Amino acid sequence: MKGEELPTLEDVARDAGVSTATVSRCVNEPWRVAEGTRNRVLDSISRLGYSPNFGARALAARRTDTFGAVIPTMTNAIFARGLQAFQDELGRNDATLLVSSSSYDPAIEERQVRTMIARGADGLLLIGKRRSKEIDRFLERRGVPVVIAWTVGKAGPYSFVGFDNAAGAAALARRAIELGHRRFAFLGGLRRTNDRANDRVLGVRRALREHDLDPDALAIEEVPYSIDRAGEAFGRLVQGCPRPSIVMCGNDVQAVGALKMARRMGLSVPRDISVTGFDDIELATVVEPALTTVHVPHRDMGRKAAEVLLAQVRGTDGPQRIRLPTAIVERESLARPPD
Amino acid sequence: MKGEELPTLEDVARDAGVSTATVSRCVNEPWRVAEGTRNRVLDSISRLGYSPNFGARALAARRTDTFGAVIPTMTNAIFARGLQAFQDELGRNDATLLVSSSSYDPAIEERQVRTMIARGADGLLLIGKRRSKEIDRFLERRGVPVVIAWTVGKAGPYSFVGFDNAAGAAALARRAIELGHRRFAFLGGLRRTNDRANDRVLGVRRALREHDLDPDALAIEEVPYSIDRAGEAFGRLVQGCPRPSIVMCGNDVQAVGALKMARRMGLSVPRDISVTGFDDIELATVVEPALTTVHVPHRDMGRKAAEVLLAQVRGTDGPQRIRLPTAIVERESLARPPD
DNA sequence: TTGTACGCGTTATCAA
DNA sequence: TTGATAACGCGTACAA
Repeated sequence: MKGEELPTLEDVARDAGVSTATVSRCVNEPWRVAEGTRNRVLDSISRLGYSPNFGARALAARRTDTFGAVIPTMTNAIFARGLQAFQDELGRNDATLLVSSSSYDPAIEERQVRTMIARGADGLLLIGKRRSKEIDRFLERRGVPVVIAWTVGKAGPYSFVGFDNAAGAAALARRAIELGHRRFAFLGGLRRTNDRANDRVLGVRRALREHDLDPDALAIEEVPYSIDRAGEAFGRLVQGCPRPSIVMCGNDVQAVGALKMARRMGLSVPRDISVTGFDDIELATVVEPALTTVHVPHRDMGRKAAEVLLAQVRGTDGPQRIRLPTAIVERESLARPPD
Repeated sequence: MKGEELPTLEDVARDAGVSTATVSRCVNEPWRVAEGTRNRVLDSISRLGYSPNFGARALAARRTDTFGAVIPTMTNAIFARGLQAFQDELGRNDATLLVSSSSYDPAIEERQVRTMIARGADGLLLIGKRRSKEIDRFLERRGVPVVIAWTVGKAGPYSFVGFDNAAGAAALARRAIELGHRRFAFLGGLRRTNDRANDRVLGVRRALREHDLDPDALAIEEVPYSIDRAGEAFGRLVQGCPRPSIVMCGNDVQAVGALKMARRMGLSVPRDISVTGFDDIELATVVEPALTTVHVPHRDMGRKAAEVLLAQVRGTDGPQRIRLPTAIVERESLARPPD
C-alpha cells in the first residue's frame, strides 16, 4: 500500500551535489544560499518530489507550526465561525489547526488539552476561563502560549481575546427596561461549567439593580444547549408567577427554541411576550419574528486570537488582553410589554 | 517563558533504574513488561511528569496518529456535524484531527491536502470526488489512506463513505410529481466545482424523465452557499415563464433563503409555491413553514469515515465503499400545487 | 523479561 | 557561501 520510499534531504543533496545543510537552508532560509546553488537544489527538490519529514523536522526544530483549539462543540455556529476565522489566519501564516470538542465538559477539555500538547501543539486556543488548577500548572510548566477567547479575564499567564459577556447582556437588559419591561426571566446555559452563561446572568442582574428592580426576582432556567430543551424551559418560565413580560436567552439557539415553544403555546412574540437572544448568528435573521440579540464579533475574535498566538510563539509579543465590542441588534422579537 | 526542560525517556529510565527500552515498552506495550517493573516505571513517569516527545516519536514510529480533514467550510452545519462525529470517533481511538477548509475552491483544497500530508497526517478525509489528477497521483505516491465522504464513487484507491445524492434528490422529486407538480425549478450550488450539487440536479432530471416530463425544461439557478444569494436566485426563478410550481433547493440553507424571499414577495409557501431542501439540518425545523427535505445521516457518515480510515492505517482493511441511506422528511413546505 | 545499540531525517553550530 | 557533524528523543531489532 505504501508507495515507494520517499526521498530524504540526503537524496536531494546527493542529486544536487551539495551537502544536506545546504538543502535544508534552501528550504528554510533560501536567501542565505547563492542563487545558482539554490536553483540547482530547488530543481532537484521538485524533480524528486521531496518534502520534509514532519517528525524529523519537529524533533530538530522543536516546533510543529501546529496549533490546537479545544471548543465546546463544532455544531454551534458561533464556534464554527470563530474557528473558521482562526484557521484562516493560521493558514495565512503556514500553520495548521488541530481541533477537538469537549461537549462543555471540563474533564474532557482537560484531556483534550493534554492530548494536543502531547501532539506537539505550539499554542492553544481555549474557550472561557473556568478550568482546573492542575491544567493551569500543566500548561505553565510546558510553557505553551494559550489564548482564551469568548471572554475577558484578569492579567495572568494567558492571553485573552474576547468580549464582556456581562456588559453585553446588561446593555440589552437596559434597553428592555427602557421599553417598559419589569418582569424578567432568563433562559441560559449551565452556569456551573460555562462562565459565559454565568456572566450573562450577572449582566442582566446588574442592569436590574441599576434601575431599582430586584435582581433576585429574576427567574432563571438553565438547560443544555439545544432547541428542544430550551423550548421546555421556556414553557416552565412562562408558567411562573408572575408571568415574565420578557424572556432573555443566553444565546440565539435557545431563543429560537423559546420562539418555537411560544408559537406552540399560542403566544405571540413580541405582542404577548418578548424574547431576546445572544450571539447574532444567521439563525436569528431567518426565524419569525427575527431575533433582537447581542452581536458578537466571532470572526474578528477568531482571527485576532490567531494573531496573538502567532506573535507569542514567535516571541514578538507577550500575553495580550484584547476586548472586542458587542452591539445590540434590534429586530422584531423585543417590543414594549403588553399593558 | 518556556518552562524548565522537559523530562525525556532517559530521565525516566534513570529515575526508575531501568533501560530506556523498558520505559518505552511501558508506554507503548505495557503488557510486555513485568508488573513490578511497570509500576516502578509508571510511578517515575507520573512523578516526573513525562510525556513522549511528539517529533521524536513520529520520527521513530513513522506515524503521528493524526488525521486530516479538508472540508468546504466549517460554517455549514452539515460539515460541522460530520466533522464533529469524525473527531469524536478519532478521539475514542487516541487519534487527533487536523482541520482546514477550502471555501469550495479545488486549488485551495489541493494546497491544504499537501499541507496536511506535510504535517504528517496518517490519513485524510475529503469531501466529494472532483479533484485533479496531480493530487490523485500525489496521494497515491505517499500511500496515505483517503476516505471520501458526502458521495459515493467508483472503485479505486479511495474509500467512500457517503450517500447517493442523485437518488435522494430523485426520490424527493418523485414525491413532488406524485403530488401533482409539473413545472420544476432547481436552485443549487455551483455544479462545476461541487459534484454533490451536480448530482442532485441529475437526480431531479432523472425523476422528471421517468414521468415523461422534459428534463431540459428544468430551470436552474446556481449560486454560492448563502441565504441572501439564494433569495435573489429564487426571485429570478419565480419570475421565469412559466412560473414554477415548485423550487427544489440543493440544500436547506438555500431553501431557507428561498423561503425568506418568498415571504418578501408576498408568496405563501406551500400554497402559492412549494419549496424543498436537502440535508435536514436543525434550521429546517425552525423556519416557517418547516422544510420538507432529504435527511442525510451526517453523524453516521462522519463516524463511519473515521472507522474506515482507522482500519486502513492499521492495515486491518483495504479501501471500502459504504453507501448510507437518505430519507425524505415531509414537513410543511411541500404540498399540492395551486390549480 | 530486560538491555544494548542503532537508525529515523532534520536543524543548527561551528569551522572552512 | 558552504560543509561536516553533533544533537534531537524515541522505537525496535537483536541479544542476553
